[in-house]
Amino acid sequence: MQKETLCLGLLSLGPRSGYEIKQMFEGPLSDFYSLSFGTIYPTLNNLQADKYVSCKQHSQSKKPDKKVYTITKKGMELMKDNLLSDASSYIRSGNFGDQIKSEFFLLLLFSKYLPKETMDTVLNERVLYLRQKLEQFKYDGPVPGNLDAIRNEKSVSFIRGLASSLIETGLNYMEKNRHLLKEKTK
Amino acid sequence: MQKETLCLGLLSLGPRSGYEIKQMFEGPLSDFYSLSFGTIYPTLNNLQADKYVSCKQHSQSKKPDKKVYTITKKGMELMKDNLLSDASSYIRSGNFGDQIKSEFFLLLLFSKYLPKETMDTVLNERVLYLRQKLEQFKYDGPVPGNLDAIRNEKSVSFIRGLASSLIETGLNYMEKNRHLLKEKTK
DNA sequence: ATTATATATATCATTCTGATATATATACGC
DNA sequence: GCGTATATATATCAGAATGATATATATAAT
Repeated sequence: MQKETLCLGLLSLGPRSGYEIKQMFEGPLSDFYSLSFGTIYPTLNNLQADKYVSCKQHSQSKKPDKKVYTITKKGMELMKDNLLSDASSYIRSGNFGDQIKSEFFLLLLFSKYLPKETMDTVLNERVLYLRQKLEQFKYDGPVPGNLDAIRNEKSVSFIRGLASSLIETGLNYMEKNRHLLKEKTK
Repeated sequence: MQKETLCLGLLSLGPRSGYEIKQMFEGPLSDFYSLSFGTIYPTLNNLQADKYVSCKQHSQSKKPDKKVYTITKKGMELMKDNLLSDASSYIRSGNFGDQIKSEFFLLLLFSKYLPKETMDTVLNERVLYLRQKLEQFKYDGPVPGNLDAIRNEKSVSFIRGLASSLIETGLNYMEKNRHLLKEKTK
């Protein structure tokens, strides 16, 4: 999916600044996709130049102006069109996997070259991290206003449920099977 | 993890050409990490220049020579050193998540802007794809000589078991809960 | 008092991907 | 037997994206 479509999609949930869009990518969304500042800011500028979003500057003495972007009608149309062609090409491509870079799995793969205490720490920390993630996905209390809109999306409850079951499965598997990694060759 | 360490790690399983390393990234490894030709070939050239790998050219009349790289002692040492410092900085960094770009989850997130038949196809194809992946991870028969070494790694049986349980969980969840996505707003 | 973190945008070198170029063998349908 | 597609094999490079840095200040923590 193009960065433009993605930014428009997030802005369709409500007006936001570039900084706030980045915050969305650092929240629960980070587990599925992310964009950096170096991508977000230029994209917003381009979208504004082409009238897909409008921008209101909120002066904040001495801090840089906060630029709050609102999606326009033209922007909504572009987003929907792009989304449809993205879905079509996703289907046509036949590539339904996700693009993943997992340092954890590489360390696992080469664990025989690592001291077993090191690998033990890696696993422990991963477990701790996953427990934390699980809590986040299950947490149903209030969230910062910023992230509220995305939280209330219908599809998000489906996604949160899916993520929770996956993490639970991963944790159970690791607790039951991590002893397998200890049988080292030499 | 640096591309150099990763290539050395794969070469530690046995001598291989750049093309064959790429094949490993297209097999089951693709679900955890991948590198493109544009990264693999220059990396191998650099590793060779610095004597971390040696290279034997196998002439194949009219096809480009097949360059088979073998990791040297110096290369093994560098790999182990790098692996250790990678593990340490992985632990220190506190970032235990994987880097993921999932077109599928983005389409889910914005599914309310898509016709429900389109989203239905997306889900069906994803299910088909995951069933196929599951079979691959569970498959215990012979594999091409190329991929045999990685298959026989101790850690790989742990990883395959983990991947299989995760996919099964995902499939079950999707089958039980996909109706939730059909309740569309408007 | 000092350090760290949060807000806020912008830019850019370095890195990586995805596509393309080159060249041939083999398999497949018709 | 003929065209098409796929597999083998390396190399290069334009374009895209990241991660770091610059700038500036307020606030919270130690």
